[in-house]
Amino acid sequence: MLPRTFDPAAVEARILRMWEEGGWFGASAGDVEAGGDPYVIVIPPPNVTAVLHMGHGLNNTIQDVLVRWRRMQGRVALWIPGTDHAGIATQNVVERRLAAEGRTRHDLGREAFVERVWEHVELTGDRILGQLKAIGCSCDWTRARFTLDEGLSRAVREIFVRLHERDLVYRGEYIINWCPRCLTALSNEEAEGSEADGSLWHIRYPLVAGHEEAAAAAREAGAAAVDRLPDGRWHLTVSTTRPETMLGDTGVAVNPGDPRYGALVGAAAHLPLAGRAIPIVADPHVRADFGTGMVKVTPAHDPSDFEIARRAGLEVLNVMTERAVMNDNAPAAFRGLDRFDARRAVVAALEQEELLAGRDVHRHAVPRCYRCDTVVEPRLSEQWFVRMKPLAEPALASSRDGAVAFAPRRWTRVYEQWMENIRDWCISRQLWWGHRIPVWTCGDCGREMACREDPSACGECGSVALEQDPDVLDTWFSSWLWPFSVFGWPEETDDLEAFYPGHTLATAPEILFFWVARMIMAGHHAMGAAPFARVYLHGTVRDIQGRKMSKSLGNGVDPLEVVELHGADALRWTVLAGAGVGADIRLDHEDLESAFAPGRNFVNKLWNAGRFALMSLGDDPIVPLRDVKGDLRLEDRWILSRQQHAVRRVDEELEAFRMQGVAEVLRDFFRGEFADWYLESVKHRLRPGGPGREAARSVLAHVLDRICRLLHPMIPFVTEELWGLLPGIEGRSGPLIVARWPAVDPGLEDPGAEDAFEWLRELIARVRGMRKEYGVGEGREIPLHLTGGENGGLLEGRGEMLRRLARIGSVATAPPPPGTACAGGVLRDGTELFVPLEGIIDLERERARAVREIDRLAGLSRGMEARLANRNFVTRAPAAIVEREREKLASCKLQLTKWNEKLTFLEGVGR
RNA sequence: GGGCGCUUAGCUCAGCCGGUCCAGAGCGCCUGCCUUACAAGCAGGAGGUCGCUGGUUCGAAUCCAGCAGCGCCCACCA
Repeated sequence: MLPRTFDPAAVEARILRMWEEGGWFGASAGDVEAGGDPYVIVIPPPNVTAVLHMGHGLNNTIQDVLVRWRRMQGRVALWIPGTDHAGIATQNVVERRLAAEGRTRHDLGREAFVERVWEHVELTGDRILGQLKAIGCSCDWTRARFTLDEGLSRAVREIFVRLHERDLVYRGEYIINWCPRCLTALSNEEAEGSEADGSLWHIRYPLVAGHEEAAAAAREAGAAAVDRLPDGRWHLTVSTTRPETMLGDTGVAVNPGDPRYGALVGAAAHLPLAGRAIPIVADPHVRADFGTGMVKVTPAHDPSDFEIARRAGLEVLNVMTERAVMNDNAPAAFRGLDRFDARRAVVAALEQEELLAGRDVHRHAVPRCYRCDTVVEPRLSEQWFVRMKPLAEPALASSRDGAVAFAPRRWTRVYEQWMENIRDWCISRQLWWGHRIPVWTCGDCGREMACREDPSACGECGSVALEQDPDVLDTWFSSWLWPFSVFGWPEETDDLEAFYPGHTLATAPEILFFWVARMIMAGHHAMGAAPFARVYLHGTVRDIQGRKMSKSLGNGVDPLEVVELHGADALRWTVLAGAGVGADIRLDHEDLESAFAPGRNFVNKLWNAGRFALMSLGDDPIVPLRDVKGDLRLEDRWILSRQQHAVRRVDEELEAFRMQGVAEVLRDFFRGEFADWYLESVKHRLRPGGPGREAARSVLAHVLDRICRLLHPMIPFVTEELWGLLPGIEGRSGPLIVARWPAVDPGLEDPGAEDAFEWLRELIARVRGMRKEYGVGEGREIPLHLTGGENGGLLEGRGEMLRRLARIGSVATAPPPPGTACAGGVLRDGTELFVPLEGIIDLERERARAVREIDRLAGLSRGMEARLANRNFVTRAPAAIVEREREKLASCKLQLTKWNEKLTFLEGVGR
């Protein structure tokens, strides 16, 4: 006997083992060579930083649904699992651990530190894969990869060297985004925009003596920013949001076409606090119409200033250390100050010297490190870059010509705009954890070489004094190769041949630029084709306050916790049913019990319906459906026909990634139609010796089989368990996971049966409503009279069903004797119901109800009459709609008449 | 400064290429039921001016414009 309540823990582990041992998850190149049609998904490899949360739960459930669906359709479905070494993020985590021990990575040294990180990632890596398995992910576990695996590292080297050979990778000194806490360069994408209320300070720079005439001329020409202070000296006013950078100013710039300042170009200003003289130059980048039209130039600490300096030949003076502390290039008073302290000190000093012309509040962008949220400091340094423009072209084309399509569609433009405005990618990181840059420099001749294999001697001079670049590569520099590196690239493997390009990528929009876009570029460059055809960017899992789930906020939910509480199926169903296309999903992390109740309830219902069916089907052989066609009753034909709708809809919804839609269709079909109505209508037939038992058993087995198949991608465990126990499955040759996906069987579609059964449903619902309204307990059977309509005949022989579902004792097709007090109603087809309720009926309430009903119907028909009286409506609206309106009006009027009669009658009773 | 998304029942969300969904689901709530599949259930029910304003139309939750609130992305304007 199966337990009454579904116990996930008891079956999930067993089923999981069965799937894995059966090898049902895997696929090989041979399957494709043998003519199979591949379907490939590569997992967005989770960071090994920490274990997974619900966001991953959603992401991977979606992928699993797609893979299971395709697998059942007969495709050679392959889902590659794996993890990402997540350079900066993982290094940070391990460094934090060390800090707790009072140590830094430098105390350990590079080798020991990296060793330590490996220990960490091996632990979390395994736990992550364990989490994925626990929620039922049908990945090919034998193919699990890690971005720092030997093979993948070879791919990284290969692509680096190749790009280097083609001059698509270069090294240069530029202003990059620098995290003064992580002490590394960041890419543009890793510097996240944030906004802050800051100040815009206006600072006076005294003019170097000898340019008074030019200053006067500028003043004459309308330069408000040039003026003469009481001390007799001329000053320029410049503005900045970061006063501390003025210590590194090496010039002041104006627009060459600005008539106000023409005379001043070539002059010089005194840099306050530093005591240096800096030249005034002209540069087209300066906008005459912004601020004073005069800009201080800090080449070492601002990207555009760097460009100006380069064009104007200004000096570059770095005044900060890598930790963003003022260095020895800054005046003594500021040395050793953190940049923010320095800012305050500079402002105070300027105030002291009366050189502060003013301050405005100013809201401006403050980029922050995407890993530690520290304010990024633009910093001049030598880094490696990838030239992106040439790589972007084919990637852009592939979205424009539809080879890669995004869902929801709106992401297409976001993607394309990023591609159009692509900037070079800074790929070197001053970290220890990651792929070390494969470039060596000869200590003797200085030659620099990018190598696929570690070189033993200099190719130029033969020296063995080679030193490898100490930096590592951006973590995304390995993940952008993922779709083909997992198949053994750069070797020409059978797997690549069979499984590249893949098909669907499901991921979060946050990494559209970081990863998705770059994978498409790498795919084109290395393989000549985009790695997938469709990109589904699903929503983010948030907590009830709308915050993204994260470790630092402590609002993350460990999928394993949910699995333990309600089971993997419940987890999956809950997130899928809550996931509109691309819409975020909110879950209460503090109340998992109710947050996942929808899934738990539904799965349990399925379990119980299955249990009941198994009991009812018993051990006797089941007659195949085709052999009982002649014996099918109305409810049989109805449910079989409804099943075809469900199959059709599920395919449509899955095709469009509408997981919520799939869930809705299946909930309506399984719960709303199969469990609530079909099972209830056939219960009496299923009893031993029940009427039409064989046909009912056939239909029951058939429909439940299809329900299991349709639900399997979403709810794999319970369906597998039930299906395995289900008798009468034709052609069963393995577990459900590889059973054939249902197809629509047009021969089972039966609109007539659907209409007829709908009528019965309406009738029963109406009677139930009346019972409730008049407080007639279910212990008491009531007689039913009905007249009119054409469906009365359907009640023939349905006594048992009516008794069960609505506690109707007898049915007469004639009205009750005149003068009988009745509850009543009219069905949509005009059938009138009467339930004589002598002694029970509340006349007052029934009268009130009649009045209400008359009001409602009168209002309705007035509206319809008005519409039909409208010439525009009658002439312009489609004929079918007008016709329908006429019919509705007629039936409305008819009902109105009846209710009026009834009211008259009721008023006669007992008055 | 640009661009995008969202605003529908107490909560989380469907519906939105205009007219059968006189506005739907799940969770919660109310009422009645331990009806031998299921109380993680069954039956019935309450609850919504579909953000605001205006427009287009015979007809708008559904299309357009403006406004408000929320969220996200992009941006070197000092």
